[in-house]
Amino acid sequence: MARRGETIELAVLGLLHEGPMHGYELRKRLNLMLGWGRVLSYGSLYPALKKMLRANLIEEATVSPAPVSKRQRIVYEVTPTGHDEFERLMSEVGPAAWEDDTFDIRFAFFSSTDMEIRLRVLEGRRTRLQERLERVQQQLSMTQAEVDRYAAELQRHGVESVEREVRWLSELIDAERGVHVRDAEQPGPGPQFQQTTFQQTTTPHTGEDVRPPTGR
Amino acid sequence: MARRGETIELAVLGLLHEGPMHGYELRKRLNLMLGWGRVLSYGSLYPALKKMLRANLIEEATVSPAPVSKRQRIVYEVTPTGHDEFERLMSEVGPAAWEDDTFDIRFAFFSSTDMEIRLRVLEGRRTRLQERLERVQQQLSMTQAEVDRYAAELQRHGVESVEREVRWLSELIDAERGVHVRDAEQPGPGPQFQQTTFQQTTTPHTGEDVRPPTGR
DNA sequence: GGCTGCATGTAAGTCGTTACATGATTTA
DNA sequence: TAAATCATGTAACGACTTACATGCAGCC
Repeated sequence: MARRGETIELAVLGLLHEGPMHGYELRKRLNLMLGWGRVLSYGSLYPALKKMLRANLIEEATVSPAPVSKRQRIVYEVTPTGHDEFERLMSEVGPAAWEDDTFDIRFAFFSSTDMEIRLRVLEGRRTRLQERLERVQQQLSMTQAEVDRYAAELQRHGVESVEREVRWLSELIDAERGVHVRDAEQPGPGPQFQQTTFQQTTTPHTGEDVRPPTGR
Repeated sequence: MARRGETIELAVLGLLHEGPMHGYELRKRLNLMLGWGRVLSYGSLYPALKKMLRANLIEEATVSPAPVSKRQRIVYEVTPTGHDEFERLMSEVGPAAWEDDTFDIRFAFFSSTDMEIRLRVLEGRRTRLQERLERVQQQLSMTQAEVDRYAAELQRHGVESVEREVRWLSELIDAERGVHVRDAEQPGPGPQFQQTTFQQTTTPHTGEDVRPPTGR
């Protein structure tokens, strides 16, 4: 299970959990979230929406507040079936490549799941990264001969980045567990991940989020 | 120019600059270099090799040392045309997505090019990343309403990663320029990038390099 | 003698992008 | 009223993966 096409599906279902939306809007939001330059094309989004409609994962929203919606637009919302599928995709353990590709998306929609799933996703990713680090370091210790300067620097930088990512994941995992404990014991304003060093220049902001590069 | 298919081409040409190789070996090396989990399939490698052969970018090596090579293998080497193509691809300014995807490959083969190209690649990437950072920060300052906790953390982490990448690139650029100066003025052992903090457990190693995740 | 790994290749199918096509609506 | 942008969609094409097919060589 968990083929490639399901990435869009996961993203769409995740976004629709925030409220009904039409295709054009989904694309905009998705490009901001998963973006950093990459663009989801209409050519893949609209067919995906139709497919999800047929599969009864989403349905046309029964829009009460706007009787005369000016533009031609089709607003979708998640069905109960769609919600189940969302939870399945969020917790799905699939090919490593797929899990890599979807980590950011899953993470962005963590609020729509429960802690069990969150921990599974976080720990899964950490394990995978650690395994790769070990494999790389084994390779390093096995090989000899002179190293190309640039190749070595690239690889050094790569290892460092992954190690940093592992530490980040560990902090998140601790925070998750921390929530668990504190929720019962403390009345405080919930867990902070770490000091939010970079909470930006001006105003707080809405869901116009943007996604990081992660492990490229 | 600079379509997707050319990524393999670039990688193959780069590797063959280190010496003649056959397909199976290329695949192994490539998977280690570009890998961190991703695998280049035979289904794309072998056809690519044939295509490159037809385009006269590579040719079957005139193997002198092994008269009775035991196994069936086709060893390739770069032609002069191939070398030109390699230089073209190394310095090509294409779609941002393509440049992102190939940055690591280009970097890994920096030794086979000259400083002009190296600087162009490094500065090009730095510029692109900086532009994206600015765009993201503009978005942040434009939007209001409450942020989802996880989406915000993801985005914070993303920005931090990209900023780190930019700093890394800046160091590399300085080092490149440093080479330039020092080459003439100092007899020293060439430029160090930074302290090679992580130069590994045991032995130095050969080209069995591995590629970092970069910007995902 | 059989299993594992080396070595090359092809065919089918999937997935997604690019480009095209269409039309309404707001803004300058 | 012209341009930009909202909004949805389809058709053609390209690229890569998966699975299949084949055979030799070295090791136990």
